[in-house]
Amino acid sequence: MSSFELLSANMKRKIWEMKWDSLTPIQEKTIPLVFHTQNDLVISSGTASGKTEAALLPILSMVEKDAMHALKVIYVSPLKALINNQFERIEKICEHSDIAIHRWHGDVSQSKKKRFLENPTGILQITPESIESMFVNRSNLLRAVFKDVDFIIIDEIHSFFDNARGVHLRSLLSRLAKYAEKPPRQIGLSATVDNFELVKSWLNYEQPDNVEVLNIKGNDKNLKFHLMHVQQDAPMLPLELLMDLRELTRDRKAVVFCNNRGQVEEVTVGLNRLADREGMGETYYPHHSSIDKKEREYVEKVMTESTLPKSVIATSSLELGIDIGNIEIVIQIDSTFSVSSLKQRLGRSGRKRDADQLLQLYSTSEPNLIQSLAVMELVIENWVEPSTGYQLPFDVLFQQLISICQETDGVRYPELLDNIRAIPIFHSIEEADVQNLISHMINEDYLEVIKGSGEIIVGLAGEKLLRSKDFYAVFMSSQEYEVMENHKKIGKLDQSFILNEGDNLILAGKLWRVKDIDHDRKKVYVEKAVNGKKPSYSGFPGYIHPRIREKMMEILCSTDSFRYVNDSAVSTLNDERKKYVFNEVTPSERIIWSDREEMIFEAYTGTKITKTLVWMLRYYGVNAKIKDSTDKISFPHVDVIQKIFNKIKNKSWVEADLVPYVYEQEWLESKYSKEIGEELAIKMHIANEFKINEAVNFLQKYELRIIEAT
DNA sequence: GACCTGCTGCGGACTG
Repeated sequence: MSSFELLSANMKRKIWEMKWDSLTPIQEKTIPLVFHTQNDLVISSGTASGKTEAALLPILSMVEKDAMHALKVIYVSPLKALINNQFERIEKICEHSDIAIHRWHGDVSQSKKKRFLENPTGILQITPESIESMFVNRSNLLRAVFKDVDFIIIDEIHSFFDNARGVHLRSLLSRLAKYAEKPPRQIGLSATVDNFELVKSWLNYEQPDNVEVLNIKGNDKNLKFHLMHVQQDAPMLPLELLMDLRELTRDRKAVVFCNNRGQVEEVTVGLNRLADREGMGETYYPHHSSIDKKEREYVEKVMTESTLPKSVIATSSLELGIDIGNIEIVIQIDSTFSVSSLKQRLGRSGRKRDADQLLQLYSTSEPNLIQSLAVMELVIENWVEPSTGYQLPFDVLFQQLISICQETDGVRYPELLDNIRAIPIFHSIEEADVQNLISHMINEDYLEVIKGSGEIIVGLAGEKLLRSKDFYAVFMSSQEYEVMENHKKIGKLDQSFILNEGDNLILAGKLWRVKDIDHDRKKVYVEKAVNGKKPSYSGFPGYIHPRIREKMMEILCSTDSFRYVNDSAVSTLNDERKKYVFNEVTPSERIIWSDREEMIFEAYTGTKITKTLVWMLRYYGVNAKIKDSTDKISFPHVDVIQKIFNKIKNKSWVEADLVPYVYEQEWLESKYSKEIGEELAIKMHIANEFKINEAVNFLQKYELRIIEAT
């Protein structure tokens, strides 16, 4: 029987009505697996390949009869905007089958939530944080709601693999499965995945072999790409770059990705000025997390509905699958920090059938040119950073312990331990450390032991966390000032971006003058202005994978040319290569550039290995620090540096050796890292930040060479 | 020298 024939009459009818010529390859493959196996699935394929329908058509065919009376499917999404996007799509599919679809996230009204709880049926679309809120606030209803769930669909599942939020979701789904009469089958929808082992055990730790990963790479789209280097010598972006951007986007719908929010503002205003000179109306729209939600939704709507060549300038806020219509070209200003990010952004274009994928890269500095080339070459090689998971998640466990004590309304110590043991995502945490954490939490009043019964409940300090709306998410968020024009919200500014009355700034692509600042309420009142400077926001610098830095060194040591770059890129690359060519450096070497005062070690490896090398050097008394954006290590001139690196290479390190050499601001920080106690915080740092074996391997693999300045 | 994600319940005023 064909995949189509397997579907229910209602689903077939819907497919006819939608006038599909055929099912997509991923749908052909998925449908029989849903019907004929009991496997969990990860469906991985490109944008617009019909993944959502691949999962939903067979699932709804199977559950449609029972879905009138009970909740059968949970759809988990990392974004509220995706829930809203998908709601309409799913509603369409369900048109003939009367399956109810319920949205549950922070913007959904209490009355709708109540109505769902009174009659939980059909499909529930929800975020991880809202599942948490059900455990905290509706614990008496959990069985009634979840008992008949057969399927859990996790959209954009790759966004959960390597972070605390993913651990949080896993923990919630394990807790939820307890309330279902039989364990629900899980279906993940994903962009390209690597590291199948991790993916399988992430989805089903007890039976990873029960997970099938469908990875359809088949992208028959033709990718056309070009890199333009324009050296930036001033704080402002070069006019030449803006004019080229204007040229490229005059007749096309584009997404322009920037690496920070301030640059989004600068580029939007710059491009609108150029368009204005040509007598065009508003053509460029900014999109990032510090622009008010209403404004962002408006931009998404304009991009989806407009047939005119309008463009959106964005940060990674538009990296996941929020609908912005058919994009003809993707533009990236300065290199992304990962290959997977560039791939993901690339996937935003060419949704139209038979359309090519177009990509324009710009670089504005020498190191960025090299990194842009390295990342692009790795895309061409079809390499992507493998998932690594989130190690020793004591911070999430801390939050989940409070949540479990709330859910159970008091639980005896052995049962609490059983509860934790039943959550596989915490398997890497030793029993003794679970006990350490619970004792610590009791000592600090996050938990409390009731005299007599011995039951553990949420303590006073825990109540304080639990009763704040900040409890539900496990990731950190920064304090920002709200920017208002009278009563209208414009967006937000970072606390560290200090302004005074009368100062001018750009926000949401418009120019403002500060009228008044209310520090108590954290509000900035503004009025329209004719000029302004771009805002800056503070954030953690992230990690770069070793392979990208290795590729950069390979490019610097080679004489290969790249056919997709402009003349300025060629000459800049040649200049950058000179000192390596002159010294006949090979990619199997790493250079320590030396003058009388200072040495600069170009490790050209990943961020975590570089940091570990810094801590190792400090152990031997070398006052090392990371110098700049290329992860170079600098330290005062040391005559015997080769000997020290030999010692590092040959020492049998234990983790405790390095702990005293981690400076205050270098410790891993997460939402609850301050609350879990010093001992566990150090363990978390060690597990996530120390790369001792990798650093030693690095020193064994590469030959270090000192080159004296001439 | 990054980026992004999420969010309750309750009391009180007001509207139809």
